[in-house]
Amino acid sequence: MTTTARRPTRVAKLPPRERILDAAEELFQAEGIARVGVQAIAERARTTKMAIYRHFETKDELVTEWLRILAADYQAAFDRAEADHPGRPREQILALARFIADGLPEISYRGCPFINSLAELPDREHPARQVIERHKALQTDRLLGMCAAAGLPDPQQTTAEITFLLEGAQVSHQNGSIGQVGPRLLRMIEAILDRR
Amino acid sequence: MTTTARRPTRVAKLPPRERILDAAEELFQAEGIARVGVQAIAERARTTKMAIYRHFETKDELVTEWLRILAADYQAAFDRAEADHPGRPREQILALARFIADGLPEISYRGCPFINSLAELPDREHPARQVIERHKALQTDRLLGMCAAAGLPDPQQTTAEITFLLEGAQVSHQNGSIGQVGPRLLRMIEAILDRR
DNA sequence: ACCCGACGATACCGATCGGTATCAACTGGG
DNA sequence: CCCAGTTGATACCGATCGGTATCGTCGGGT
Repeated sequence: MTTTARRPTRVAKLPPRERILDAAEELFQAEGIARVGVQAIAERARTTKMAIYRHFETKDELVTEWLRILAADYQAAFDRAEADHPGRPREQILALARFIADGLPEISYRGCPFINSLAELPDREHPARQVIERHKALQTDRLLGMCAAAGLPDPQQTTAEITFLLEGAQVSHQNGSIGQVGPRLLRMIEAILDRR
Repeated sequence: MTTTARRPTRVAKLPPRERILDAAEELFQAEGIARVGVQAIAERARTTKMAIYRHFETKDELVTEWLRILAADYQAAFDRAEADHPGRPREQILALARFIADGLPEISYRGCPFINSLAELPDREHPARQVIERHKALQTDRLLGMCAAAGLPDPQQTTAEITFLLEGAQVSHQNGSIGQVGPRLLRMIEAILDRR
């Protein structure tokens, strides 16, 4: 809710909070949560540690906010899939698969940030972990709705199958055990949508 | 600290190196690599930090050795699947899927150690990471051989599909987005083996 | 009985971590 | 123009980390 201070000094400089979240996003994705110190985030955000603690109570809260934003981005992909193909759940599901497949080159060998973050958050009461689990549960619900609307047989089982494939594709792409992950994933999803 | 004396080992105490590896296995699986200190491993192994450094040059080497042993365990599951169902590749693949499905309750909300460790090892040159990638590549090769031997159509694509499902099942079980993961996974694998 | 290597215990090192205190410089709104 | 609030810079704290040094003890071969 901070105002849009749109008067940069020389170069377009975002407000500190945005720069911090951007820097955190890049570093957490590239190196993981635990390996990235608050000092390193401050330097990449061209600010100081103190500025970070003015906007976030703890590092854990910064992590949580990062994942909240990331989850919102993924939910936005769901929204877009529904908006782009209204009333055509098969196209919606395929658009989601394409969203994942297209994102593979970007995450490259570092994999899905949600999966990675879960590995670093063994505490089930950790707020960041709850953000991830809530997001995944919501994603399952929406996918289930699409499968049911598409008239696919056994929507629960089909939802599980699509979810496994999407998650597994990202993992296999990360560890390099499978080549051509994107095209292969799309072929599998299409095959699921074609059987009825 | 709940030390949970789960096994008093009334019989002769194992040699220090075994106790260290056992302790490391439990702690790394439960809390991840970075969050577990060498001191904590020593305490659970009922020894000292010095003893650990007498058997392992660094903590990274201990991590690597743990993953080497774990990878060997998984390869042993492949061996067992082949030995138990000689000349019947479909049964072999199904046995592997059962092996993964049966392991789900044990890993529970902490997920697959390979996937988790990969998240904590962003350095591609890290020896532990190379152990994982080599293991996954080998696993893909053996699965590909089974698919080809089973006469499944497009063995490469089928291998990718089975791999995605196995990995994705573990991830989804970890984040709790899908229920009844084990039975669902087995149904999917059976469906793949039945289509020809 | 001897001895040598392995083991246990403890204290310590430098580095780094998350988080805080303090104060100067700047900036925009009244 | 002026002041209040935000920001930047630096120094610091206690805790914990991976790793080392030291020394006393123990046990099993020969």
